[in-house]
Amino acid sequence: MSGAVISDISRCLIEIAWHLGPKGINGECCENLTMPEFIALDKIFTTPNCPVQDVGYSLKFTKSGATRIVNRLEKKGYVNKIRTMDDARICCVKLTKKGLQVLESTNARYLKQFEDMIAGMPELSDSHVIQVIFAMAKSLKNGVPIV
Amino acid sequence: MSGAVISDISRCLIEIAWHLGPKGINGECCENLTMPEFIALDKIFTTPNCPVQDVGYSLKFTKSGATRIVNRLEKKGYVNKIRTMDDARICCVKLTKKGLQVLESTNARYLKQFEDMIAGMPELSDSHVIQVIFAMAKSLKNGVPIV
DNA sequence: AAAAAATAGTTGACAGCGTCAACCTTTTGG
DNA sequence: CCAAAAGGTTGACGCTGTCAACTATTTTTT
Repeated sequence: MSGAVISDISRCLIEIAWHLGPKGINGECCENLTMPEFIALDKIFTTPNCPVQDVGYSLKFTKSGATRIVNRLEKKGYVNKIRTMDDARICCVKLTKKGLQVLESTNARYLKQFEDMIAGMPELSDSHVIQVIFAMAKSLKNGVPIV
Repeated sequence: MSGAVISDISRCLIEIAWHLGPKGINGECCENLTMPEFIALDKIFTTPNCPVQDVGYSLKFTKSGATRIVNRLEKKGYVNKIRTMDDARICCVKLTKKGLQVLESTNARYLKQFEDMIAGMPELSDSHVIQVIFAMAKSLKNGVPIV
């Protein structure tokens, strides 16, 4: 760590984002899943009767991008689209069995990375690190606090 | 946080990567810089007489991809390519004044995000969080420890 | 009840980005 | 001196997400 212009904190944040993110393992989350696809899959898993747009919201994609990523997941066999009977405009996206499996193995992959990371920082207690990770995720998700 | 398949830790890691990363602010790091471009710029800044390939190494890109990203930065006016006199194969990439400026403002942007994040987690002490962030970055960078 | 506006989703055209493979140039090593 | 290695570039390509226009259903206005 050095350099007057970029602070160490910035560099660390980028390092973390880069390794945890798109270039973490080898450009893929797991199997043939990109990171946005994984996030989409998780969103679909946790949202009952998930409309296509909701996927877009959680990824900060346009609705067009949402359609595209859902279609891609459908082509891969991880997801099904079903029109609702209450409102024929809405497409409910549902996980397939295969989709659930891939979600499971991706989870395992992330846990592995977490364990490797923890193993590389023996000077700190695990619970300690976990506490900070939870707080960071929560704070980042909530965004800038409403003033 | 809920859901039996994806563990909370995995979800947190992804949350962190996603917000710190490509979709953090609005798809850009700062100005008109993508995240890889910013990493490249920092690499160029910290490496004296930086060859094009070195940029590729730090991004895990092919040498072709390295050429492309350096060219893009050159077109934006952040960087210059100069052939070495010792070895005419090598292109030294150097930051321009404009490149330095953009690096500075991007740094400010990351610090801001860090401060916002910290503000959203008042239950933990700042130094505490910083310690964990440094350790995480270091551990992730070093990769799986050599057994 | 009819017209207007809003909502959900899709699609064609497009641009950005990184890879692959082939290629040029310069250096190195036998 | 020639073959191999190394640094870099380029054309073709595929993947991704956006934009704008469009269809099809509600919902709201009047």
